[in-house]
Amino acid sequence: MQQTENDPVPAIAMRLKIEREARGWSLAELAERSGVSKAMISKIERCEASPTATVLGRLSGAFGLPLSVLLALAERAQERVALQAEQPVWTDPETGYTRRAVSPPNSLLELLDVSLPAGVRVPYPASAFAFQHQQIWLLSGRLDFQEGPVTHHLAEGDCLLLGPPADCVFFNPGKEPARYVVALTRR
Amino acid sequence: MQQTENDPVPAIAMRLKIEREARGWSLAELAERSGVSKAMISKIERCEASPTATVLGRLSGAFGLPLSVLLALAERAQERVALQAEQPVWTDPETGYTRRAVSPPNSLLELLDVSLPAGVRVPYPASAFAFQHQQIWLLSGRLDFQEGPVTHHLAEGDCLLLGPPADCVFFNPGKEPARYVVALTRR
DNA sequence: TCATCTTGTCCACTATAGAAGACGATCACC
DNA sequence: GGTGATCGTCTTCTATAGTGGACAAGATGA
Repeated sequence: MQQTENDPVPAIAMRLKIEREARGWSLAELAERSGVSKAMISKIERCEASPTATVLGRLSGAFGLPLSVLLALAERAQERVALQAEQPVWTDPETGYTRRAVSPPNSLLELLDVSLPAGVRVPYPASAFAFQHQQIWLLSGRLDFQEGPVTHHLAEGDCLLLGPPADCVFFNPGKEPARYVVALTRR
Repeated sequence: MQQTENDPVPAIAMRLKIEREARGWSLAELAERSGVSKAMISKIERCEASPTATVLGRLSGAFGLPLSVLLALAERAQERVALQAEQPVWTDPETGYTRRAVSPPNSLLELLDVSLPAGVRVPYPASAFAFQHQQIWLLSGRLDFQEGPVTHHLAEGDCLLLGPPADCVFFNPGKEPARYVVALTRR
């Protein structure tokens, strides 16, 4: 019989829901755009049906993605370990600010490992985190976090829950790099 | 409704057949390995059914391929233009022999554009073209083609139909590079 | 508080995916 | 010229994919 029990249905279900919600579409809207009934989309997202190639083609078309890409994303979403070597890192060449996406792709909860060099200021506009729940946890060094009118002075180990969206600024007042975790989830 | 009429069924059908035949498997053998009935595989290959994600998962598993890769290959097989820049070229660093795969991926009929430097001999074992129908068409230069016991002397424009499998040798007796087309199809 | 809109799920019903086996073809070997 | 092999397709039947519409649960607003 089959060698690798490789059922793609849960991965597809998860990916489908992520793609739809990332676009802010309801079941009805995706049904409209794809030509697939919303009842069926609901079933697929709940792993109660195994979509045919035809239906998958319509859905990926609605997302503007080639089917193979949708499937590849689905497979990656199945990976539950994100090795450090594979985690995408972004570095600002001017300030030396680095940000590493720790969480496996497409997690509901995302963890960012940030390093902020001494004396550097990083602005963070309110628009960047609307509809998100966020916390900032300082692992080492010092961090002044300006949230709208108020400023929080964080020391090692402190954890801050962000309030309603406001223009923010990260600032490292110390002499050592500040290392902190940003944890965020959509709501 | 859907924007891009993007039906993956024909592409999947074509790719499935190619993967199966490339492994020399019959419908029954693939059915055995994948756990999908041979009747169903037959239908899928003839575009008479749209396989579910579950069935696609079993089939790709039998081939030892991730589903997304199988689909990506299927999508590429749909491309009907192979731009010269995308055609894979292989060059033998010792002799300067070059071979370019002209045809779009997975065509039933494959065209190779070969350039053989002056004085170079390239052996071609019988085992390399069993079950293939082949023709050799000399575009420019000269080519001596040794087919088992007999040798054909080809001049510009000549076209040779290969007989039953035999050990062969390509040889360019001229002073200019020989450029020829190898056209082959499975039988 | 009562409409009204939107959300996702549930309920018939129909179309078809998928399995198991029969069937006619082709080929190899006595 | 039989006689089994094996090939792919066709046939029958069942499970389920897929549709359209009803439904209950929030959300919004007058």
